Amino acid sequence: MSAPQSGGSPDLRRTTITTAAPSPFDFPGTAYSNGWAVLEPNCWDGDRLSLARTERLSRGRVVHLTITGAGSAGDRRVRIDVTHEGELRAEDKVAVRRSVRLMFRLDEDLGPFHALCRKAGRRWEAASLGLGRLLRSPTVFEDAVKTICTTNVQWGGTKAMVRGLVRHLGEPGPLSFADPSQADGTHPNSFPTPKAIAAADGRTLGAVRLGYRAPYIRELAERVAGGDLDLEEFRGLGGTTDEIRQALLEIRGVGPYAAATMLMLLGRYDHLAVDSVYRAFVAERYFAGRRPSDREAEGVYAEWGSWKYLGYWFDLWQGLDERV
DNA sequence: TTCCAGGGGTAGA
DNA sequence: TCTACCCATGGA
Repeated sequence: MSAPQSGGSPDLRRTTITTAAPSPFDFPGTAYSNGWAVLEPNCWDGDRLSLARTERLSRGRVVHLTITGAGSAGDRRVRIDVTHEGELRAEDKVAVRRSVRLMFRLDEDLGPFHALCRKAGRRWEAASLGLGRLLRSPTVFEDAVKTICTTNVQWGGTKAMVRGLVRHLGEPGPLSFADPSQADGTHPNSFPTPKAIAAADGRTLGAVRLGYRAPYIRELAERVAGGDLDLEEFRGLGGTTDEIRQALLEIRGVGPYAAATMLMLLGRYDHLAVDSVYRAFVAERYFAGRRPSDREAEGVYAEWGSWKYLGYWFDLWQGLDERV
């Protein structure tokens, strides 16, 4: 299905494609699960329960995606409205589906985690009904850069840094040419490629205000763009978690917290990302306000085994819900 | 002004 | 392996 869109460029078209979701699957709970939904180029619409982003496909084509859950109960499909210029070819549709399936982890088996949630009881019960697929990016590179942007900074600072990268170094997509009145809040740029960040001049990168993280992110981009580091190979099943963790720790700017976050984004949940939020949360909930050592703090979720990260994550969010 | 955030790198013990 | 100090930036 492909039809010219009213307004904007006469060559601007919209194509709707779908992809199957596993069961159980909670679309809004997955899209708005870990903050990634509000880091550009992602844009979460809480009223329409849709996630939009401008996406640069592997062949270099830039399109705009609006992703929603199924329209009717029992229909476990994810709908993707693709706004594009000219014809959307079969290989482009394949690339779009692949990106969306990666973002929503539609091929990840969370059965063992959901079983643990049911066993753990009320506080984790909601997670067993289709949560746990924490949103990620279509590329490991984007996730790595965003993770570095979460270190030693408040969340508002993370959003500002990522916004700067997208606006200064991303590629304009089809909405750049659309009528601004049709804009859905999405910035029309894609997330920058490794090559774009590696090639950025000092003035442009300085404008992003990455602070001391700038040389880390530039080095990472240079290594990936130059073929020295293949982050995508971390998605493969080869290698133990410890081997991948070690490789992640060799990236400048990635320490224990960032490595654990990256492992989570890669679908490995056996390490906890111990940060100020984690320390404060477990201190309040499990140590009567006393600040435990990191070793003590990490022991809280030992019984979750290889699902520690998700066990903690839903404990944290349940704790926040209880305060509201 | 001072502190510190969804920490990490480095030097020195 | 552990500790102290430094690293840009911006919000509180």
